[in-house]
Amino acid sequence: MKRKPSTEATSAWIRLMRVQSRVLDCVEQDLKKAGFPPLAWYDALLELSRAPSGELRPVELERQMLIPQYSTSRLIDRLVDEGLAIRRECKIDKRGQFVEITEAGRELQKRMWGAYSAAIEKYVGSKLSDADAVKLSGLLDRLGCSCGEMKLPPAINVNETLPSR
Amino acid sequence: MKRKPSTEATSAWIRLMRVQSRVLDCVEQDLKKAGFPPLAWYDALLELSRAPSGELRPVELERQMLIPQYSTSRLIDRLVDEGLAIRRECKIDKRGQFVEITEAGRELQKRMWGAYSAAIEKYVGSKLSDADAVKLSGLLDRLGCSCGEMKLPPAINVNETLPSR
DNA sequence: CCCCACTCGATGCACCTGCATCAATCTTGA
DNA sequence: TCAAGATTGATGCAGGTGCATCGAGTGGGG
Repeated sequence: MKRKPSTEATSAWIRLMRVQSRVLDCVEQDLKKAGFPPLAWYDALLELSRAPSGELRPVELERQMLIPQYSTSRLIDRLVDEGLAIRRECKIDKRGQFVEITEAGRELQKRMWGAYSAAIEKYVGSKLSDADAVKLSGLLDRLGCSCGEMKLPPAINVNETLPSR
Repeated sequence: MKRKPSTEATSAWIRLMRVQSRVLDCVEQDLKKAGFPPLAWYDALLELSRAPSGELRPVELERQMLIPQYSTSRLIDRLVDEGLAIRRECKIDKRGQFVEITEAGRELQKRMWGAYSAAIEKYVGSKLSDADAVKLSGLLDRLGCSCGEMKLPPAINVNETLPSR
């Protein structure tokens, strides 16, 4: 029950922590320097923009983004404050609501993708061949699945979390 | 200057973000459930315990842990509050100080390693063969180096960031 | 010797997060 | 049909983080 990890596993763990925090930091920094809001805003805007009619229930958004409920709630607050989304009442379930992306929201999402994709290329793409990127993805997937419980229909949604071009 | 990332790179990026936050979450959760403080405390206690005489300048700690200065300062506050470390004045440089780990600190670090290593095994070790762990480390290293600037003498320190057994 | 630039560490502020809990509404099942 | 329980979303509070800035101390050039 308490087998110790191999030094190989431990070393992989350390690198996973250090490298992602480093790379994430770099990307967020680039976005910020370009005058854009945090990545979480982008993710939310993207999910909204891809929803059939540009609107989602907060609960959906929460599940897509894998962030806690209160976090979603406040993220939506901020988007609404900035005019990037609006809340709509949900007629079929009066507890709930819909969040709809605005034109400004769609536009910001697109502009952010320019800076965001450049950063991904700079900090990831340019360091790895496509083949190696695939290997890395594969290894990471083995860690990710069933950490807690899987909420997403396995791999497909994850693949589309960012526009592919 | 603005080449777009390949879909392979993008997909690796997404997995890197999602998987590490998931795995980190699981590990932190396990530690918390076992009644332990956050991982950052462990890291700091470990660095201190490994220092020649159990003490370090805050600046050193900061560089080892790759966290900002104010963050180090407040982390030390908390350790001191809990009696896990004490501040000592630094006679040669009166701006500075030394932080020394206490017996309680050393003991906590050891007890945490029990839970921590178990979590690493559970969420990483058991999902990957040693060979794959090595591959993963290798791929991650390619991303990590020279994201900003390298501050550590390349690989060796990183390897020893955790006790090896 | 002294001044200026730098390093070290602390801290006020704004904001963000996690946790617990709330009210409102929906659903279930007896 | 109605009460018990589940679900949706908001929020008060405590604590953590980033940013800017500060005061103390050092050290090197003139």
